[in-house]
Amino acid sequence: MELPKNYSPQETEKKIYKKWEESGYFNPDRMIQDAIIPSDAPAFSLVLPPPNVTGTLHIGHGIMLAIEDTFVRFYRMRGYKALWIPGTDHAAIATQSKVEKELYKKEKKTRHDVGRDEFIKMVEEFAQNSKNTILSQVREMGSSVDWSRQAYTLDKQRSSAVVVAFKKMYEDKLIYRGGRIVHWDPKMQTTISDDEIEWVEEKTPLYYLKFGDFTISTARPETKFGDKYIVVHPDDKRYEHYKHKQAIEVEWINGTITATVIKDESIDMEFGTGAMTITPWHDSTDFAIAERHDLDREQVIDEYGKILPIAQEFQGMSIKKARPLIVQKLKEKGLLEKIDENYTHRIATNSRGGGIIEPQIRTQWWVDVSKQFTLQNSNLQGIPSGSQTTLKEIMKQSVKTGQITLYPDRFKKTYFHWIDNLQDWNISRQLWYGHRVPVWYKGEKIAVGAEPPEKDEWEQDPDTLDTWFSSGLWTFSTMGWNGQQTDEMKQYHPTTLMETGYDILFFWVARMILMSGYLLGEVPFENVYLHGLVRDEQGRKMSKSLNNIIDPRDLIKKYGADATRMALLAGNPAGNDTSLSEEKVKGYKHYANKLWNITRFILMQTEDYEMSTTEPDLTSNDRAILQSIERLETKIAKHIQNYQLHLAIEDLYQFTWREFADKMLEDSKPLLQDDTTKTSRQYTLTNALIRLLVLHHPFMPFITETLWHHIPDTQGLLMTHQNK
RNA sequence: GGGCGGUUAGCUCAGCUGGCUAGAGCGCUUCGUUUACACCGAAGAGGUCACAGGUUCGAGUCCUGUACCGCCCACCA
Repeated sequence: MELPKNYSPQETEKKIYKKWEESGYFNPDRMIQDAIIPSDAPAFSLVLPPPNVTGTLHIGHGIMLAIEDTFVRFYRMRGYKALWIPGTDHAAIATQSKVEKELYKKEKKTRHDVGRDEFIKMVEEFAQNSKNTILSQVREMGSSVDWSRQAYTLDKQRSSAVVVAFKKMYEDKLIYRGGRIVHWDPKMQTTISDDEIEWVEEKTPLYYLKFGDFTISTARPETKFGDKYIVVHPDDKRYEHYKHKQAIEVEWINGTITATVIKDESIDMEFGTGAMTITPWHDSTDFAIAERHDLDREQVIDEYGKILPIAQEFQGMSIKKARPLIVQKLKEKGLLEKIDENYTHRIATNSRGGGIIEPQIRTQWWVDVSKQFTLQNSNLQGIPSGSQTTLKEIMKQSVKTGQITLYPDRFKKTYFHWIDNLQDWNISRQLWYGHRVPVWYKGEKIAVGAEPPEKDEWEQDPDTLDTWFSSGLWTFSTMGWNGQQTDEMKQYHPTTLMETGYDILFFWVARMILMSGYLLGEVPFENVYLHGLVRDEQGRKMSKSLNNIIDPRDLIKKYGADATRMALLAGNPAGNDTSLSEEKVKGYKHYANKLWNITRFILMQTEDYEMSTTEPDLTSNDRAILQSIERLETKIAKHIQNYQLHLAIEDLYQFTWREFADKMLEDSKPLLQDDTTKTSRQYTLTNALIRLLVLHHPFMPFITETLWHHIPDTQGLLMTHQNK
């Protein structure tokens, strides 16, 4: 079969993928069945970070798939039972908000207009479409995932794992229900967790208000109606004539009130006048002060962001509308002392939907990360079975003891810092799409489980769970966990590798460590490879507004999946952001073509050569070539095992093009004309080529597999070719 | 306010535990219609490795400090 002059990926990639998939060898069990690897082969396992079903994959997913597939293919060819489990994430808030937006755009309706059941149907339909797109994109990238094990965070199996996990935590009193200050998004009508907040800075006037003998400042005058505590530092000389909890009469916005002086050490004496009033219902700092001194809390703003009757004539107004009017009134009453126009205020927004967060006190479900409990069966170092520990401690020890290694190592510091500051995890959401909180109420009675204790009169909690609750179980819920260890888990858990973006180290990686440590007494994975952001050629983030988003599908169409993968991996060590340009991808398409023509040349030069099982007498030059290949193999393997794919690519590229093609092949031309050197060289080139294809396969699976089948001396799939 | 990165050729970036006469890709210059490839080959230009000190026989590589740039965390009203 004659090779065409140039490689065209478009024609071959789909066919090749189909061949792989139909072979069944993405599933390591089949490799064992067919005796390609022994049944006691060591495991190399990882689970795909499930992409959100919010649309299509972007280039960031591209890098994830490229890295993971490279590792899986490398280990599959090295005799491991390599398992890569695919799946998708329902991404509760993200998916729901996407569908809500569309619904409003198309029909000017909200989710309440269509109702819970109907709305969920719509979301599910949307999710299904996304899933289809995503899964075909995963194929296009060449990902050798085991499709027979595909999972979805909201499918039946995973949902039942969620209930089991919730129930156990509830019974251990690690999950509790409580009224605390939460991040409330009035737009989406739900709470979100600390980690979902995105802070934006905004220039807001800072108002200095007269509060009795004090001067206080605020950027949010609309919240001040209920303020009746004035807080100063206990050591502040200016206020030493006031006693803690002393009552004072103050003329305030809506008349004279009785206020109380509170002394608390959290006050910064340097800021303003060193005195502030507090609004515990709508500010977490203030809430903490109120908790410490057991103070009253009063709600001023409702769930929709409207002002409550406490504000008298302003009631029912939106914050935006009320603020200038309130400022006007303060001014008229002589309470406004001055305005600082150059103040920068930090505003909390919902990173998943953009709404401005209004802190509120609400009753929610929480995971207590600091509570002591007994860990029964533990394989965690530093936490023996039956000992008392906390979820925080589990998260900390798993990394500290080296049971989990992070690549790059420096993320350990951020990780520990995050744990040290960690507060209880708010896991309930007032969303409709997601795992419904498995709690049932009947009057004062409460029951936990997938089903109510009796058919009648029990009502389920209306809230759903934070999407990260279910993704925290991902490494073992994908292996059929339902409260018991499964055969799958025996073989593949803890997984060898978790590969994901550093931006979800806290969201996800930490939660998996928490869940696995708590529920299984073991780590979810042994190694964590964190990749960075993909930026454009100028190093800018990709965004819709900059119109610089690169769709992996476009790159694949134009340059092929192999070139796309290489461009994403080359020069990109773990933890670093990388910038991607079309030029870079094009460069690797040329490289693919080079590889193609290297093969073409060798095939043309060895048409009359029969590969013998025994090595012929080799010239010293030829022995040197094969030795250099051997050195290359050693280096590449070392780099991959050290999680340094970029170094592997660099060496591969340099050797293949600059050494092998430019020098060795050029030198071969006369040698192949000479009968004394011909056979030796033919053997050497064929042998070298086969080994080069093997080395390239994890990075460039399509082209290498294609070429493999053009070489007369090869058998079977390159994908499953056992290299040592 | 705390922490973490970065600053190396025009551009994008490698450079592990110190030995580099400092590398790659793209771009640039000159040459080449060689029957594997012009998605190519040959030759070449281009860097006081941010700055200032220090350790060392020897420093992009280690230490201290400075300046920018980026990111993360944090209850300064």
